[in-house]
Amino acid sequence: MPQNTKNRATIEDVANLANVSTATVSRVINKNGQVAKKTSDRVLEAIEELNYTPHSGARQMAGGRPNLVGLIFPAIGDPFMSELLEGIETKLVEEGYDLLLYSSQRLGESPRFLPLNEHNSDGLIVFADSLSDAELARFHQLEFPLVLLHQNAPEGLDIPCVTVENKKGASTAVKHLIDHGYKNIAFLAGLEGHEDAEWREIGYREELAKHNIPFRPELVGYGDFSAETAEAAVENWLLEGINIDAIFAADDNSAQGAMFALQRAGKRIPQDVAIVGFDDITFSRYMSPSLTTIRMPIKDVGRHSAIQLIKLMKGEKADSLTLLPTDLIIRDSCGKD
Amino acid sequence: MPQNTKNRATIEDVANLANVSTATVSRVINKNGQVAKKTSDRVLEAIEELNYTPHSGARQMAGGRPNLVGLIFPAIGDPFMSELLEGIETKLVEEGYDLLLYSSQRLGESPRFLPLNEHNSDGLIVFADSLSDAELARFHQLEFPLVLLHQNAPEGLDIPCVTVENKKGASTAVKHLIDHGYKNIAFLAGLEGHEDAEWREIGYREELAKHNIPFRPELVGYGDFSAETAEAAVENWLLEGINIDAIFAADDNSAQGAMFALQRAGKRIPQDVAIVGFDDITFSRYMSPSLTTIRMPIKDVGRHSAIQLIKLMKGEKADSLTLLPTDLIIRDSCGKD
DNA sequence: TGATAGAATGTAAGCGATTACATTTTATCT
DNA sequence: AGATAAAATGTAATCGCTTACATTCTATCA
Repeated sequence: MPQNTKNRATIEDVANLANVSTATVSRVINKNGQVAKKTSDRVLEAIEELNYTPHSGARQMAGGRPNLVGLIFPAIGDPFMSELLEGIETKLVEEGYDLLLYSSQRLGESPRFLPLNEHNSDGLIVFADSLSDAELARFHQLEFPLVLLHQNAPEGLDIPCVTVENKKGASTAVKHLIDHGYKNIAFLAGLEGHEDAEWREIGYREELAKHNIPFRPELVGYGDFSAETAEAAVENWLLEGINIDAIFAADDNSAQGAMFALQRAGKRIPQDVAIVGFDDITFSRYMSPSLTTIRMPIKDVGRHSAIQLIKLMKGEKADSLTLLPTDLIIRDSCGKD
Repeated sequence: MPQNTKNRATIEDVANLANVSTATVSRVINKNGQVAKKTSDRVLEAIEELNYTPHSGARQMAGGRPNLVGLIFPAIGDPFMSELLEGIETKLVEEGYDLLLYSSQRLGESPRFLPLNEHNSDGLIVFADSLSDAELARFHQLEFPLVLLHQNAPEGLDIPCVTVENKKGASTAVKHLIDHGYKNIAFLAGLEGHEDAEWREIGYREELAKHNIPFRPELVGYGDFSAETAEAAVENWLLEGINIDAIFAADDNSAQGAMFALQRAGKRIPQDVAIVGFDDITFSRYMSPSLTTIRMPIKDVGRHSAIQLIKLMKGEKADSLTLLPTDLIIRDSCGKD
């Protein structure tokens, strides 16, 4: 039997049971307007009794804003998703918003309507590449509050973006290696076309250039931010006998994969090959040797995206780019300081 | 300015522009009823032109089911959240449902109304401990489709539950250690009160008993499923000079922390202390030594929870308990086979 | 060509809340 | 006690959509 069509108490049922009008019930629910304590108690009791919960759809229609923001993210098992969430949610809750998440595993596949949109949320935070440009354009045209995470706005759309100093972080990492005397520095690039990865590559190349070290394309390995693909890339270098004395990985997962492949091939880290990663995931500290890496202030990224979105939702202007600083965390994998 | 109150096209705007009635527009949107191709095209055009998206709240009110299921989970950065999601979503999408997520970081703190409820979703999947018993009872009383993940239903509530064979997995792990001749087997219990952890502890104790090895409370260390707390627990054992030749960790994070502490103290793994974990997170393979552990079919857990929920949503009866099998993955940390 | 079935479209009643405005009750002051 | 302001409550319009039912086309057939 269709469960949902019956038995659900409405505001009217509550009103009847409590012997008041629906308006009064609405007032006690929303704590606006004046209601006598006695009446209010009676209403609350009726709500309890009937197991009543307001119908959000109806509320929205009746004019109230949903007080809800949506976060749309790809299904990539980002190890920092939960920190990001924490940053976003903390700020949002402070301001009285709820947060709903939609993971767009198979974007584009089913061109249905998004379950999170301008009607049921006050704003959207969109993680890198989880929405098509067309969709972004639609929202933008609607002047619907939107913030992009780890992704710059497509050409011509003025949508605020929050991310970390990818380029600078990469430069720092590479500089650190160069300062230690390494010259043959390979780069594990992560996912091709991913914005974070691209900026990190730019940082890598610029820093090389700054020190007059020629860029060698064969020293760049692509993958997908996973240990497996990095492992394969490193094995390939080893196989081809390419001379490498250091690796800068665009993410810690890849760094881990690289370590694994190197150690299996009998290379010592950092004596034979030094490694620096990017992200500082929880595990970096526990790798052996522990991984020198670039830490990103993920929680801050979350918080700032919420801050920008809130501005937008209040009708204020938001900063079109928020760049959060990264930190070099020196551990053992890069050779002692 | 309040962005959301204006400029949003309604079905009526579309109808006007396309020169048809709202009923017709509704028909083309929902692909039910008959509409002439020519008309339909005109409507689609108007939708495009106006950037129109239906108001989900209004749709629900007007009777259509939302075709949406909600997943409620705690903020714990479960390393397998993304796999779980994949399992759930894949199945759900097959059946034409959308999935919306709500992370209940600070449950109980703000006793507001859940943003996911019987009005805007057809069913809910609830991850361990993310809803209060009272809330569960409310849904249950409403006969609202509900499936619990990694958590048994509270006393008296008949809510289907999907989880893995925690006890059996733990037994297997411990048996493996015992079979290798280890006698002083410590247990890193993870979070006290967590159901998974509890079942794993029961498995540990039963297996000990089965081999006539007395259970020693001082060999159980509690933590919170994190490497840090496990590290501390192990350090404590070391400090107290407790004799341990193997550790069974209720999760891989803890196993990692344990390894770290042991190695820092100069112990060799597995020669001095063997370790077996639980979960088989991505990193287990990359630890050094690589971690022997119990693998859980996370994706299947997700898929089965979706399957059970779908039954419920169709008004069929669901299995009150689905127990998915675990696997022993033998690597290096437990001593060679 | 007129009748008729089926396709295409339209009309209008609800769905469950909120809220401006109207009304009644209560409290306060002279 | 009577007037009056403030508090408490009620009335009813409204939000955007779906859908049962009514109506109008269109094509086909005798």
